[in-house]
Amino acid sequence: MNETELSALLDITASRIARRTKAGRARTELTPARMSVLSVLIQHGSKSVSDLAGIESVRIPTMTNLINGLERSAYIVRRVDKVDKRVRLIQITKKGRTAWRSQFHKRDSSLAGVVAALTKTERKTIQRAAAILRDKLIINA
Amino acid sequence: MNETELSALLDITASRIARRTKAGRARTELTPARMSVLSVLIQHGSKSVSDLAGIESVRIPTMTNLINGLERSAYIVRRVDKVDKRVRLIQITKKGRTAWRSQFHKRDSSLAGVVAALTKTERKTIQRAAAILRDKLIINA
DNA sequence: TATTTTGATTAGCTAGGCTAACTAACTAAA
DNA sequence: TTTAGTTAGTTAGCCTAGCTAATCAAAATA
Repeated sequence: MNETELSALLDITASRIARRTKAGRARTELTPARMSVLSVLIQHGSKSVSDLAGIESVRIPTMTNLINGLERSAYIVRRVDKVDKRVRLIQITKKGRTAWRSQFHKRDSSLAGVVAALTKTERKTIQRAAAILRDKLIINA
Repeated sequence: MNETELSALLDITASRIARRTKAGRARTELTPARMSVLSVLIQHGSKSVSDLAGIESVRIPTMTNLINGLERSAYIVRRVDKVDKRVRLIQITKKGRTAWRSQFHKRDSSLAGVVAALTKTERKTIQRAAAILRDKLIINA
């Protein structure tokens, strides 16, 4: 299997996973896009909108949109940067941390069934693969 | 890392991949959802709309929608089942096969860059993981 | 000071999910 | 054989989450 075929396989597999988890998710829960933003804020602290957009590989208006959603739920706050008043520093709230943790530990993902059915070896392989990709995808952002 | 944490990691990683490939995709190309449907048709032959929805883990109206798009491009045809006239059998066309193959081998995925930068070992891990997941995700549909 | 550049937002597009409500076709029972 | 209920698929309308283009406000620069 060459590089492009692997890319295509990854792409298809990834979108199947995304579809699966979307199907099993209740209406009010944190979506993966929003979870991902909160992860970054937890890991790196306050960030500007454009920094977040860069890290998450989306355009700035898309990030504004995600931020709006998170703000509506009071999971983040916008603060105007003291030095450069154009910049909005996005900060996660207590409520945001709690929501993130709770979602992270939710048992009801429809993936959980698939994961549970894996052998130890399979699980290890997948965990390694996911870790590698997560890092590469962020670093190359 | 327990099962739920692995599920969450997988979910986040998958949606990052999906985001990446969406960003890099030209407007006219086959989208991942449509690619995935064509894959199933190539692998399993004609299928009803509800079978496809089951395999792809989406609701029936969603599949109707995807099928409509593929039909507009003449990548599939709908045939009425001889035995049960409620059933539409979805069949891939020559044009559909060609389009799928061409898309599958396209070089311009923004994932290709990430994949190219992987070591041999990393690539092997990821390939194995993707293959495992692709199978489990289809079988458990 | 006037102009350009930059960070963020707003408006409006698309894809691809969903539910609710419907039609058409089949099945079973009165 | 008609009637009631079920099943396959479609349509309509909503939502999230991407995108680009246009705008606004602040900062940097000529």
